[in-house]
Formats: sequence, C-alpha cells, structure tokens
Amino acid sequence: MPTEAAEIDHPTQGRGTPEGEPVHACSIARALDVIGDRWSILILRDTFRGIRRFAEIQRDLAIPKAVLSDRLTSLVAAGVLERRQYMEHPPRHEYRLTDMGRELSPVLVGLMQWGDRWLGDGQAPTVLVHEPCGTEVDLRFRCDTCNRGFGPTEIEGHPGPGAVAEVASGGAPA
Amino acid sequence: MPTEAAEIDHPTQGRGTPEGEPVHACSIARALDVIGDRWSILILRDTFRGIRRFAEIQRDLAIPKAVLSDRLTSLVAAGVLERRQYMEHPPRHEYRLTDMGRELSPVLVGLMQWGDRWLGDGQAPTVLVHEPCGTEVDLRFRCDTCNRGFGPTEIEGHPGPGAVAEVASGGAPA
DNA sequence: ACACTGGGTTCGGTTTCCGAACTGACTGCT
DNA sequence: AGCAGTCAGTTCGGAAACCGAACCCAGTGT
Repeated sequence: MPTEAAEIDHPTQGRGTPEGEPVHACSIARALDVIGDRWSILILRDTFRGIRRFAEIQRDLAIPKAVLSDRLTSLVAAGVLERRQYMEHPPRHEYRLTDMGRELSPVLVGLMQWGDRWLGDGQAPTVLVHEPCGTEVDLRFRCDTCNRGFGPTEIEGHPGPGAVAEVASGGAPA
Repeated sequence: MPTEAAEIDHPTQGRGTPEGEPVHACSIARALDVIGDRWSILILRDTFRGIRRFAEIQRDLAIPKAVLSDRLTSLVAAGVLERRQYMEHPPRHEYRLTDMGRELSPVLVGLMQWGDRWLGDGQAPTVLVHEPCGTEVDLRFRCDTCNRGFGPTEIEGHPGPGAVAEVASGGAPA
C-alpha cells in the first residue's frame, strides 16, 4: 500500500486515556513513560552513585517526600528499581537498580557528558573512569564493521520490524 | 577532609527560585534543566528524524500548541535548536538542531535502545544503522586503553575538578 | 518517658498542563 | 472579491501534578 506517511498511531495520548497503558510506536516515548520525569532520572542517578535509601535520596535531592514515595513506587513497578529489605528488626529498605535499571547507564552518562560539555564551566563535577584501568569513560557510537567511532550525522534511521507505517526519514539531517 | 557527605549545594531548587538560573553541581541536573521534560525530548527526536516545522511536530506528537510553542522557545533559548526562516514571502520557519542539540544523540539513542530492549515487544519500530556501511548502530562504553567494550558495573565515579565536596561514590554498585 | 530516625501518608495551595477557541498573515480556488 | 485552508502562534478556564508542612507509626537510644 503506497500511502504516504500514514500516521496511524498518535504517539502521545497517555495523559488522558482513562484506562490501560498507552502503547507508543516509538521506543523513546515508551521509555519516557517510565523515566520521562526530571525526578525519576535524578533518583536513578543517585542509585547509581550508591545512594539507595529513602531518607538519603530525599536529603540529596531535596525532593518532597510525597513525590519521592510516588516515584520510587512507580520505578519499582516498572522494574527499574527493586525494593529490598536490608534490616529486619527495624524494617528498613533500600532501592537497588535491577538489570533493567542498570542498562539505563548510557542515558545517564550521555546526559552527564552533554551537560559537562555544553552547560558546565569546563570543570566537570564528576569524572567517570573505567575502573580496571582508570581511563576516562567515553560514550560513543562505534561501528565494528568500519572499526571506528562516528558521530550522529552518520546515523540513518530505518523502519524496523515493529514499524507500522512510517516515513523512512534519516540521512544526513543537518 | 573527613567530613561526611557535606551537601553544600541543593541540586534542585530550580522551580521555586524567583530569579536567576539555578546552577547545579551535577551535570545531569543541569542537562535536565534544559531537556528534562517529556515533550522536549520528543521534540528533539522529531528534529532528528527531519521533522522540523511547527505544524509537523504538532501533528506528529499531538502536543498542545501552547506547550509546543513554549518548548520550542525555550529550546531555542537554550541553544539546542535554531529557528531558521526557510521561506520569505509567507514567512515560514523551521527548527533545526544546533551542534549542541546534535550532540544529544547518545541520549536519544540510549533511550531508544533501552526502550527497544525492555519495553518493546521484541519488534523495534526503528532501526538505526551506520549510514556508510549499513551496520546496526550500537551505543556502548568502550575503553581505548583496554581496547574493549564494557558494561556499567565497570564504571567508577570520581569527583572531578568542578567538584565541591562530594562523596567519591562508585565502585561496582550492584 | 522522651526525643529521634526511617519511611511514609494526608492536606491545602500553587504551578504547570491541557484542549478548545481565537488571531492574523498569507495562499489558492472559484 | 469571497471563502476555505495552512502556518504559527496566543489566550483562555478547568484538570492534573507538584510542593511544603504537618501528621503518623514503628522501633531505638538514653
């Protein structure tokens, strides 16, 4: 069917739909349903840094307790964090990253490096290193076929197997 | 200085401060001041895909016009997008990524890959390839010293030159 | 007995978001 | 000329989210 750019699904109606999860065609939108919130990302940053307890996070972020409670609950529900009891008698919990959550690290690191480069004063507040050797971590696109790194202009988007009916946009965008 | 976790700065008081930009010690928080909003990221995704005009974005995202107008204005003000006139007589504009915006691609790609892996049905809606050779894009941490890729557990955080007084957290977090 | 901490919930007020309607400059059709 | 339609917004009022403060409860330390 040679229809042109049929927008069958509307990627964002999530706020208003009264029942059920909004299922987006775009993985970015799906991801943002889980962590598309300023606080969620900061909470995850804290858990990456080893800050895992309710009160610790609350102090570190200066986040209202009600909001923190809500975010933690939804992050646990989404499977990004895991609520684990680490003490019995006074029952105490901590929130730990699951594998799913840990795999968000490229997003966090990407944000951090971008902020360092474009928003900072040239003085990175935190430096990430590859622990075994101490080399500074660099997150980049790399092609194993070409055996080299590359920038965003060399990326092209194609509709994948889960595509509905999308324009094959892409090519050098700038 | 053996102080314990002196939290000199409160990373998020941005909402309430009546004047001036909130300056955070954390680059992630700084980055989120610019794009820490579900719509901003989706708008940037669209511009990456070549969707650059107000009405196009509005249709694609089903975003309220007022919100789109606001977000575009602030993204332009932040330097992530550039408002460019592409037609004279009926004055028409389009929003293009600046270099600053283009360098957000790791974040976008990271979100997409994470959504594909953890939230999708196994059918990626969009596949990104390295344009010169067609290999599927993979975003990973790579160490040039060790000459291999690695996962988030091998990352360690150190206070950098811009650090104030922070705990040197890190180490294998899980 | 009393204060204190961890981990919340409840409450009212303030921001922000949203959808719908309106503006206004322009084009194209008849 | 008159009307419809597009692009790029702005201006509303109501709905949702956010916020700070207060409250709660279990356990602990003194």
